[in-house]
Amino acid sequence: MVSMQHRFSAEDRRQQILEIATDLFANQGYDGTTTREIANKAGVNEAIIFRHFPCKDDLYWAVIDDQCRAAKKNDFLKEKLRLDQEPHKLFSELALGLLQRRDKEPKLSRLLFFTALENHELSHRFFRTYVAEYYELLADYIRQQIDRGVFRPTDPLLAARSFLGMVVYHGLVQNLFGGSSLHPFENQRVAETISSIWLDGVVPRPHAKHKAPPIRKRGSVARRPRSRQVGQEKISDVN
Amino acid sequence: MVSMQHRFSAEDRRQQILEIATDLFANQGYDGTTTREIANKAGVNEAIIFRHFPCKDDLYWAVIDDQCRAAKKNDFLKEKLRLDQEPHKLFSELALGLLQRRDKEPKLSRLLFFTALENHELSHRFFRTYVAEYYELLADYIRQQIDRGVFRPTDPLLAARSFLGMVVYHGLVQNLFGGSSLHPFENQRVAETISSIWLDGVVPRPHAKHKAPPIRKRGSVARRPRSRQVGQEKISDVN
DNA sequence: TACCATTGTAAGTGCTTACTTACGCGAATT
DNA sequence: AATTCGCGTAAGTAAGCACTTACAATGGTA
Repeated sequence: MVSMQHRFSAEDRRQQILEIATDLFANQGYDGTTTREIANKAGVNEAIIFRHFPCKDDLYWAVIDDQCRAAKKNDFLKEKLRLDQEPHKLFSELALGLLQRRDKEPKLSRLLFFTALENHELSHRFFRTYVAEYYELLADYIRQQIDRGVFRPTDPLLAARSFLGMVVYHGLVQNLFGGSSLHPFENQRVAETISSIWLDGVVPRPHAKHKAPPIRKRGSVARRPRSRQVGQEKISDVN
Repeated sequence: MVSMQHRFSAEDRRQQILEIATDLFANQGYDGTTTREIANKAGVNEAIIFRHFPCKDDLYWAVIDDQCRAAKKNDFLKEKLRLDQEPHKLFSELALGLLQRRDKEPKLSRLLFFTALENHELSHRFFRTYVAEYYELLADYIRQQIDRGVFRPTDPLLAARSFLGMVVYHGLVQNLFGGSSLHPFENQRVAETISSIWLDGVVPRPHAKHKAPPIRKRGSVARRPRSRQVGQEKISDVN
């Protein structure tokens, strides 16, 4: 042999392979990534991979499992969904948290989509065990708020899905379709705009939020900015 | 030769290959689909594929091009986005149209996602040339409504994206993650719920939409159903 | 120092991939 | 009836794939 500068311990090597594989799978999908590619990027022989993982499939699921575990660690939803919290603040923070996570860990969402597309049956299981909880909790919160009269009667599941849809879709467009390079948004602003639309809609209300100014007929020139006004800007490209 | 029951004309064969390839690419992605698989399903020799399409890449882009062309045919957005139309009706129909299209042609959305995930640079182009128009039009409509005072001041682009996000995400969950089998929704109901949330939010208003009942303080037991009430139902599974 | 479990490599294995070459056959034109 | 044009096939090719085997280098321990 020529030279072997550093020998990794088994678990260090395993971890390194896992991280490199995560990166590649997230960027190219399962079918688009070869074991040789992983080995090369790790700077080892291909055989090493199969020493640590019985086959490519097992490596893939190890990656997914690892990502899920990591994502579940910073699960901020449970403690935030409190009925005594002001809704606008709550949902802004919720949206912001989701957007920030997506920015920090774009791998997870890409992996999720790849899995969903490439592997039918397992994606359903994945979705059920991983995303299910979010819906349950959010829909439950909404149902309670409807019962209290704070939210108006509507389907809690569809309402929850709507909110998540706005947030997730935005992140999707920004990260997946390259919208972020064309039209960078501040997460904070996006979070606030989205949650204010979800809570109050786009049609103006005849009274302000907490103080009650004179009522006007809907459709009149109600130009007064509500809670937070964000400028209307030209769209140069779409994103 | 054994038997040659039917010979296709060149264009018929090309079309057949294109359709079969569309199906397979949509279900398994580019990397997950082999040319032999396509040939087998078409009942011809693999060489035939390369007679009609120079290489696999070209076949793939022919598929995408074909789908885009087909989707653009039933482009119902332009004539619908009229300022004189009642917003709730307009957006309900818009959402319904999108949901129905997704049900009828689940291939397109799967193809879109696969392309976006597997092929970075081309997905951006695809998104820009295909989805761009929608945003432009919708955001422009929203901007006009804001100027007229019918919508409240907010970022038109984010508002447009929010609306599309709710609709697209719902379809995504239903079709991609298997939500539809667990929790089937009527498109009509979904479309109306979504557009009513987008227009009016989830927080109740102190007055009804067109008639003006007595004003109540927000947060009181305003249980009267708004425009359309949809029942609140238990979530058995998540979707 | 001698041992030996462990981490590494080189060089394969058989199989599948996208794509090609050489040729057969059917039907419309002449 | 002969020719010709073009749709079709059989049987490849070289490269790439996941995965294996045989063996060498390493470093802690006796």
